[in-house]
Amino acid sequence: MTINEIAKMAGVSRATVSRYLNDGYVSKEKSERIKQVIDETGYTPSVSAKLLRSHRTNLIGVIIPKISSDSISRMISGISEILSKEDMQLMLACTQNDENEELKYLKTFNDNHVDGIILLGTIFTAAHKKLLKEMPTPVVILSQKLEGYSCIYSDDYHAAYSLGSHLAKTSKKVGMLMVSERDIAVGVNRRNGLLDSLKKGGVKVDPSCIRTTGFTMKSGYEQTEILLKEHPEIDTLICATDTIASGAIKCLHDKKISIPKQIQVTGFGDSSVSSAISPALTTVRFYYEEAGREAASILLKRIDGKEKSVIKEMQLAYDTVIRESTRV
Amino acid sequence: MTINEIAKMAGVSRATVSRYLNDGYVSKEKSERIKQVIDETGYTPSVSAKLLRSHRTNLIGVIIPKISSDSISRMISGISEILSKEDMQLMLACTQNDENEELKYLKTFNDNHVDGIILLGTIFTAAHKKLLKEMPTPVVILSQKLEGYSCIYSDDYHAAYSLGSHLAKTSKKVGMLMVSERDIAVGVNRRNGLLDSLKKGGVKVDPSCIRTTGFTMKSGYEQTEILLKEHPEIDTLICATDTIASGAIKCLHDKKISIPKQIQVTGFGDSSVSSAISPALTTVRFYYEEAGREAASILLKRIDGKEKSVIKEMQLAYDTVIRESTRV
DNA sequence: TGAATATGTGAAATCGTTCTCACATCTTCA
DNA sequence: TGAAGATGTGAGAACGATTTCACATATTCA
Repeated sequence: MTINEIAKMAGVSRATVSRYLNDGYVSKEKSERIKQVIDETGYTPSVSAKLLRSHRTNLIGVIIPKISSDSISRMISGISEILSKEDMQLMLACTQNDENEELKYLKTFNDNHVDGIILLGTIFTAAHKKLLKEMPTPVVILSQKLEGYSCIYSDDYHAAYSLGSHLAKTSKKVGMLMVSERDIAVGVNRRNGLLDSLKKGGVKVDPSCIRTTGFTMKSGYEQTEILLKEHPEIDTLICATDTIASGAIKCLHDKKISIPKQIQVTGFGDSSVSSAISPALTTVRFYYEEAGREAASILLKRIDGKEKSVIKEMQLAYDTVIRESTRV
Repeated sequence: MTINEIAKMAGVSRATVSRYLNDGYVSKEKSERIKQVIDETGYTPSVSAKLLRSHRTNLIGVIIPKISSDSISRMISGISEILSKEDMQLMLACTQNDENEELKYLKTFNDNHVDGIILLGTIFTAAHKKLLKEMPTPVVILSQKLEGYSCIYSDDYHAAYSLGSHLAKTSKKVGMLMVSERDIAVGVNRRNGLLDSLKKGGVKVDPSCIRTTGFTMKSGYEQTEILLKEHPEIDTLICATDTIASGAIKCLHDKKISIPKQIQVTGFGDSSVSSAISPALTTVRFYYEEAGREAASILLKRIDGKEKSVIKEMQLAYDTVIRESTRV
């Protein structure tokens, strides 16, 4: 079924059918004839043909590093809350933390003319910046800061600073399970916030007590083992994410080390696991849904062309959530 | 930049450029001229124009009920393992457990000519069946059984049966936190497998000890509270998923009920949370990655047209994983 | 009444590819 | 040598919509 056949059956030109489908600038009489034919035939316009001319899809591409992350899923729920109101659909692409996949999907989304892209990026390489610059599709960056782009990110430095200040009061020897410094938000900002606040609070952190882990429970478990072997006197273990912390806690359980009495443990993110484990994890809550909503709103504005050149940057609030895994 | 301009610049017809880009049936001399022009201009063919003619996208649509589920993320990792080998890309659509969203995305994927769809469905309504029948795009159903379609699903009945047989030995009074029976795999098959095996093992389950929960921790927590209020003598709590079980365990912790001494608890799925919590959860492991790989392989075969009409059904294996949350 | 404006319509161009077909040239082999 | 096959090429017709333009016809207003 094509628009031509519909036109023929309704006894009008295909332009009229097109108008009927779009702006509705059609007389009542023909309008009804067309409606009837469409109802009878179950015709739906070809998306690809439409795309070739008009380049509007009502689709938003969202690129995420991994599925199955609490923080990501919350950002996405914020995004879709806004977008579904505007009758736009979400296409997710998961890169499994692979930078090349990220580039590929960026390109795919652009080629397929999604109306906009939200990039939940992690690491930005030169290739990223080049591609982003070349792409006509509007992009909003979520959870990282990138110069020259609209981006929404949490204030990792101050969140970490605040947590560190709290912990400084009750810590003598601090161990840290951080992530790669290529990840600016999580790897650098959280680390710096912690180190600065601990220093201010009079706690010195031995560089060999800071270990780099992956974003997994397993990695948290393993690095905790190594850390404790080298520094058994540690009484505070600060983890870069809740997932890492839950691995650490599991390890401490297995070693019969009491939490928080012997070692207190903290995470970041207030993911669902943080309240599911025992002891419940002291952590930092970021306003992920809000971040998602903001990102989507900004993107929509740029798509509408209202704020094409305006680059908006936004830092989101945080709360420190004190639970059972810390002293005091 | 269009193929016409490239053709003009290279002094050939656009058909030749098209051949250069596709089958390569071009003389060496012209081939080089074209290559040079393309390199200079950075030309990339328009995906939408290509689509209008050829209807091949190298895209596979995957519809999931929610992001941030361990089982789903493992299936997806299985899927993408197979697809990335074939240079196909994955588009995810998340329905947030909304049937209408599921229909919408099914339609969107079909309209945008993805090469195939993997539907991680939950509930099939008449509207689903109608739409699926109308769509030309090949679909494989994952994790549920649907008559007339290729589907891969885990053997929930026997998995539950096996778990139930194990628990029957050490249980007197069983409570169950199940999910809606509209979800055949999780809501019906698991429940039946459990009830049949318990009966066989001589354990009668009072219908009022079976409660219906949502798929969340919160729901697990709340229903556990209600269940214990009504039936404090329960000594075994079987949950339909690990997530529900982790909510239940949290509740038991709060009530200072010892696990597994007073009440033993089990889940389904062997998600990462099941080993993160304490006590570590006895659960059933399904081969989710394998399921994903199978689904992708079958889909690819159907896309290649090799097995267009062949409907394949497949049940996947399971293991019972005994951990600390059960007696024995 | 006649000009200006609003309203509706269809023919034809356009979007940027792929694909079919006809045709040319070059090998190969009996 | 001449027919059959391989190899390479371009013209032009799809693919199925939107959009521009020109042209009716109906309405409004001085």
